Amino acid sequence: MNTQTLNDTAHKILDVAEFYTQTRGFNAFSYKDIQSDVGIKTSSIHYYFPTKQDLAKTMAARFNERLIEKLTVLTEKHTSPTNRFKAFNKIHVETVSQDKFCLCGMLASDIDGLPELADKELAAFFSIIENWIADTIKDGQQHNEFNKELNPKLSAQSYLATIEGGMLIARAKKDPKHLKKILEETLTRLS
Amino acid sequence: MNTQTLNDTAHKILDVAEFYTQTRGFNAFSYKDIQSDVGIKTSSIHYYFPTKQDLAKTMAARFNERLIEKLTVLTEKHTSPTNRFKAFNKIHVETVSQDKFCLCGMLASDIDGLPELADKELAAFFSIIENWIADTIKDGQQHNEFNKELNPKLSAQSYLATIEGGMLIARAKKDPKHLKKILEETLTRLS
DNA sequence: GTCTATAAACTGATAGAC
DNA sequence: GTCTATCAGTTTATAGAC
Repeated sequence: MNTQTLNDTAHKILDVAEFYTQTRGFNAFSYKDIQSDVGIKTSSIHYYFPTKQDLAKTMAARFNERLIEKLTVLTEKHTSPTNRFKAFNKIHVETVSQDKFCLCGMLASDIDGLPELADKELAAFFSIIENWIADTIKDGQQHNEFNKELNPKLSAQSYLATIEGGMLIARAKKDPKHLKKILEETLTRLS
Repeated sequence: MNTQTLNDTAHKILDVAEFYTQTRGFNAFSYKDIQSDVGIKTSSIHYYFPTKQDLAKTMAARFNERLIEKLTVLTEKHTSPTNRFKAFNKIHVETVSQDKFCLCGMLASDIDGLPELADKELAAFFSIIENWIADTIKDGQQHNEFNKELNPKLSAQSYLATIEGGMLIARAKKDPKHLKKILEETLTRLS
């Protein structure tokens, strides 16, 4: 799926749907909620996304496309893997500061109502981010920034779990610094 | 709140509500879903829980009561803090094996629709479990099972985040062993 | 592409009989 | 306590005019 061919209105709909999914959850908003914010009627939204499942699928696909872009920028911008992770952590703390949870984390919690989505975009999300973390750990090991005895893949899976759970808890506590502290500790544990 | 005065029917309703919350999410089931499973009409469910908010509050309260019981049993049963954590981890892997997510983790993701609940039972849940983990770490440090340089509170917060995120991801991947591996690694990191 | 109109099903919730 | 009947509002979704 490629979302770059979508027009402005479709992107606007996805923006609003994304916001509601990250703040409330996918099952806690309706086409009517989108209607008010985008300025078109629910029937027009159905023109772009016939079913809510279609909306979810496209939303997750766009999220993954943008995730890949962001991670690539991060890798290119920061030579030091440690600094790369610091920037990476900062993004997640900022998400919580906006009372948001990870989009795919939220979709994962609603997985039972999204059977089609679960097998594709959600799995892709976890792969993309796990691989990036693992590659960054490997890079850090080669640059003597991280402990060479660490298993990059397992450490990456653990890191991702800590981020997702940390976001969930910090958001529930309304305390972004809670996540910040946890991720700082996670990072020091790599060296 | 004390849920021990509730009768069998009320507990049966809570059982079903709990199941749906852990598998689908709180916003993804209705009184009608409960009706079929418990064998009483939706209007009768309203007799016990006038609003769905009441249901959520009582459900979370009962969950916390039972959590405290379980953690107490775990502490009494296993002298070794390491074995205590192993049993603790096992409970969470079993939850994922049943395609379930943590009840409070799920409620935390639906937090925006549950304002009343958020400030009380959810905060209580995180406190109970964080404190138990921290106490178990301290105990392990005194028994020379864990690294004495660890900050018990911060390590406990990180541990809990890893559990919650690990459950979320493992459930999405439909792979309970994914959580098992992560939690085994988390445990070895304490020593 | 966007609208109005409309449908059928579902939602949480209440009133009142038994 | 549990039922039937009913409510008003919402939900996803479609048909057809402009």
